[in-house]
Amino acid sequence: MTTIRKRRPPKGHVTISDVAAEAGVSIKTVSRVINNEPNVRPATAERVREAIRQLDYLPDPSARGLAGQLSWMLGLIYDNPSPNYLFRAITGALQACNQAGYALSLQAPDANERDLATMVLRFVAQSRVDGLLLIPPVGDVPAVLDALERIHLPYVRVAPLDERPGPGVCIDDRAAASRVVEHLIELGHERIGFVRGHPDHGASEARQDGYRLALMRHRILIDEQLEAEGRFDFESGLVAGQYLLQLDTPPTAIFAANDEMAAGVIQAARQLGWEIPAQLSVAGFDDTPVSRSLWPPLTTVHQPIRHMALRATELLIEEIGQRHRGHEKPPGPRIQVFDAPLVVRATTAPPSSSSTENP
Amino acid sequence: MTTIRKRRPPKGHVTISDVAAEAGVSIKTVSRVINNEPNVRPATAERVREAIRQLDYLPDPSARGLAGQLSWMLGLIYDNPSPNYLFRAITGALQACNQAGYALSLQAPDANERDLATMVLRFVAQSRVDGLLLIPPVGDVPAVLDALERIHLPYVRVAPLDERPGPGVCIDDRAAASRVVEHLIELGHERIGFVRGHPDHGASEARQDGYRLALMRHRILIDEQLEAEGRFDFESGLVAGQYLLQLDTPPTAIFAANDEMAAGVIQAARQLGWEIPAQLSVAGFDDTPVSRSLWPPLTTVHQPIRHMALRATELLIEEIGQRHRGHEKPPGPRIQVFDAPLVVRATTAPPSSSSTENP
DNA sequence: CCGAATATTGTTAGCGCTGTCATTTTGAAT
DNA sequence: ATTCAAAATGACAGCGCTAACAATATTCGG
Repeated sequence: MTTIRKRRPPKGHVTISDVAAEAGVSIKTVSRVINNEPNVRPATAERVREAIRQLDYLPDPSARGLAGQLSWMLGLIYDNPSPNYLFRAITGALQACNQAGYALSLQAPDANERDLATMVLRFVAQSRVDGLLLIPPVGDVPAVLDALERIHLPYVRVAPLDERPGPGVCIDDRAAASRVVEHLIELGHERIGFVRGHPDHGASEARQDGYRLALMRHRILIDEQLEAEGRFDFESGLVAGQYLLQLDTPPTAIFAANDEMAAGVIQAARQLGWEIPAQLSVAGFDDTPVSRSLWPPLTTVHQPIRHMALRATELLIEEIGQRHRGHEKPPGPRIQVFDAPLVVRATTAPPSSSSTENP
Repeated sequence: MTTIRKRRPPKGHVTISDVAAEAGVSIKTVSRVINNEPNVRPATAERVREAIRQLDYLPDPSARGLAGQLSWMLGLIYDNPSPNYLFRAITGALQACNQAGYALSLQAPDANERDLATMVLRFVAQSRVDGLLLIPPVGDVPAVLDALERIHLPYVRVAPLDERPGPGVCIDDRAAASRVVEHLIELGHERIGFVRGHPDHGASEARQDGYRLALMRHRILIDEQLEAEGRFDFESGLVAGQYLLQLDTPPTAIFAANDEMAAGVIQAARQLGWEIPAQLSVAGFDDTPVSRSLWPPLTTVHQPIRHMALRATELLIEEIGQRHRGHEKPPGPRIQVFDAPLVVRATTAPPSSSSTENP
């Protein structure tokens, strides 16, 4: 036995040397075991693991970060998401992080932050994260992506909207939106209104495409009058609803590009005295808790955001591992597409027989 | 000039030596400037700061963490909050962190986590945070608090409910709840129902106290039949509402201990055909976005959660600073109480003259 | 059973910073 | 000027870990 117990018995906190002493190996071997490096005899590894358990050892991330190149810390960047979206994303990300021994650090631009890319760069430099999770719409800002590629930092995008290569997770917004509209058409609706999302969110466009596509497939003429502006919030849904319902020939159904706006539409309808779903069907998108706090409960599309974020985090960790091991360009784009099922609740029904028409 | 430029000109990243060389001082002096230590000549400090600006230097938190005792990282621990609550808390915390150059790391117990205190301890050991922000109801778990005190880690509680010393921020739940009930009484209500919050959240009790206190102050008899169980979620609000409205003599107003449950009560009322606020007044607590997505918009109490979290974070950073400088026990309990104003919207109105009574 | 190839383990030098303590400089009082 | 405490600055040893390389053990072909 060549190892010498040079350190005091584990006092304030246990270090790698304590473990090495306990297991009767060198600190490097302990390090190997911690990092799952090859070429450790199984018996040795087990002895080390036992010592780790015995001493309740946890490696110091600062020391690891300083010595190696990994900080064991991931960053999650968001900007103006809905609280629910963020919450679910964080929950998923955290789950994956815990699994892999990573910590999760958050960052969001200040309200008065001018340049997102600069902020991201500063955050990365300051916190030394190993990779970034980009929550929409941050993942759709080319300047940010370019900056990250320039400094060579792995990132994964949640719900990206362009075709840029690189790992990401998403749902097929277009297909899901089509499904909603087809559901309405099957119920017998022909005049179907649409409330667009925020123009900066790429999802807005995809959902609008889906809306139009479904109409076209069923030979229903697209009427731009029936497509109202929106910004993904309750207010704008309210305004859009008021606009649509006061058209000369109002729609019998309205599909809002997210739940918040659908809630706004419902409120508009109620203010104008429309019965839902008897006189107007409404559908949303996202399946946020709002959709169940509404009356009647909202027909919507469920986005598995937690799962998506979890998978995104796993992809990110994989990517970090690969880069760390020197494999520069990992195989292909690696986009994972998730199912986004339609959830039919109580705001959609066949149109009333009496043709509703405003004076 | 004794300093020697021994390092390559700032390449991959700038270190303290680069700054020292640029400013023509020793690295220790740069360190002093970074850490606002005393005994640096203003002119020298300025020269160093200029070099820092020039080279765009940011200290490496890993190295700082390893060498010093501070990791420049705060932890935020939550468990089952409402997404909105968490969102606002994070926003506030992040703002304070950015101000002070701290990073924010999140942690939440897994769904199947048995022992919160153990989890917290593990998190702390693993991430080496300098202090913890405890989001309710985590700050009300004595085991967690005890554990943190044992390992001597600073923490600040947001909305704590007991009288334990130590820094925290809170609102006066009881007074705010009283204000709601008094508002209802002023409108002319006498039979006022209450939906309790989750029994584990201490706020539940405080709000119930406030409810009862207001009644007592106005010589209204407390009727335990009018106090329904709840768990702070929509479901339980729905059930509670159904229960209350189907009493032989139902209340003319219902105060739910948070907005989600108020939404549930409103849905229950609607299912049973009650008009709001004509036949039933409803009030909530928290002023979450839900309260504005409801129709009619909800009368509620606004909790300045973002501000509270911001202030809590500042307190935490202060505390960390003081401990670091050796002042063991900082002055007093340092609890900051925030105003929680009543927001009267459209779900409260005078009771209808016709006494509503179920068959 | 020998030597080379391979698998396993150990040694040592930092990573970038802060703490400690030594050294130099400054400035006010002789 | 001279003295000397106080202020300002610097030298240097780690913090706990990993990377690179060195050293040793093990295995295998003949």
